[in-house]
Amino acid sequence: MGTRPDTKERILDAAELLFAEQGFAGTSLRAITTAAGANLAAVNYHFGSKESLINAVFSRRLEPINRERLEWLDRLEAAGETSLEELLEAFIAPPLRVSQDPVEGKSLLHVAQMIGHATSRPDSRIKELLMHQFETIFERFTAALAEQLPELDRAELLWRFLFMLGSMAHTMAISQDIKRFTRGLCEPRDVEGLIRSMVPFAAAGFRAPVPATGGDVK
Amino acid sequence: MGTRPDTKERILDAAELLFAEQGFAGTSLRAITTAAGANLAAVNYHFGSKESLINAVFSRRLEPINRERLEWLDRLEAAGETSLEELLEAFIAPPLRVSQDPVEGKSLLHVAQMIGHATSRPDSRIKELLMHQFETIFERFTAALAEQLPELDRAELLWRFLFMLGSMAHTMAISQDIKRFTRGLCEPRDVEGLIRSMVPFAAAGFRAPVPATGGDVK
DNA sequence: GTCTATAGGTGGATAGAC
DNA sequence: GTCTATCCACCTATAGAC
Repeated sequence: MGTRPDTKERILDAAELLFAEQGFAGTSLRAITTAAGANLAAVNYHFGSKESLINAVFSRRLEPINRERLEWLDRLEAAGETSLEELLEAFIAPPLRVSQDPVEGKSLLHVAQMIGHATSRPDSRIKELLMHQFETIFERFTAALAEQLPELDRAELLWRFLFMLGSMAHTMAISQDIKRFTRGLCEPRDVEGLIRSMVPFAAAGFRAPVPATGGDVK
Repeated sequence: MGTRPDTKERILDAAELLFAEQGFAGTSLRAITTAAGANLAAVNYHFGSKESLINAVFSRRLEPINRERLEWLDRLEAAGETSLEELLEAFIAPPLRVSQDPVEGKSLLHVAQMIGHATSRPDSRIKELLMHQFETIFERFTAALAEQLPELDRAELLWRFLFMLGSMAHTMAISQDIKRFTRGLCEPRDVEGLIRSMVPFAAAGFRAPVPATGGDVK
């Protein structure tokens, strides 16, 4: 029988769930420590402040995923020949595959919702931390994509990367509601099927003809 | 010289801005009424509660946009012949064009951020209200898209619609940070350019070959 | 490390005068 | 319709015993 996680980890677990459900401002340290079966003062003992706790919750989940993305990209680049689809899968699949894991699965959903909370705030220092977590990923993958799509304007490539990011982020953030919203037709728990849908969609988008930049009018 | 908006409208304006910036839980009625130059008790007098105020803030902005989308779709369907690109523009352009308006522009950004806040919460009644606002839009546009793409599996079409929704929602929600994040290469204030990027991206995604549904493996 | 107790502040909502 | 004043629940953070 598994030993009970220590207080610090139980606090991280409870905080992750509650931040995802109710946002950062909407979640009190009392609610966290109560859910964790810990004492109210334990948060400030282990993490120092509420904001540091938020940082710790993010890092615990995002670091392994981004590490896997980079390792995958390294392997593709080391192999020499690659394809747009493979690059996109290296970016898209790691977080989605985590979401399939029966233990870690819900955790990633929570992170997606937390990202939703954080990115919705214009000022937040939390968003700064998040953008920093993604900086290396962003550089490496946009460079690799540019190599696959040499004729594509740099700004247009970045736009399309942002569109793909949005598709991913939004799909993960609302995954709980997708089945109901589509009357059962879309099953977000079928992660491999979702990857097989998202990668071709994004690849086709990246390969779309560059729009004319002239005047309006058809 | 324009007369000063009345208290009720000033409260709506201030609430919209603050909810967008700080979320619902993070925004106090005190902050709202102070920013609006109104009395604290005015919120409960005019709206009854904080939640009713949130509903009013959403409806004021979303109703005209969704009305315009439906009118545009009506015109396309009345004209008979149409294209995938035209359908997507009827869906994508109205909210983005509003964001260009010097007066209403910021308002829509705020709504996008509020939608980010609301969709990040699994339980919230606010999300229910939002999904209800979009129900008719969703039915009408997915039906029209299905007619344009008769060979496309229904579930696959819905997935792609969700991906497009995510691209839009995310782009609008983070539009403030896009210029900095892309080192000036992407300019979200160039709305017509953004539409000329997003519509072909989404159209190509919708037209992508249907992925094989068989086993894994390459 | 974990607890109790509490300080010091802010939250939503309302009563009642004008 | 707008104000002041106030209730009371809840918040973060800390002090200090064990």
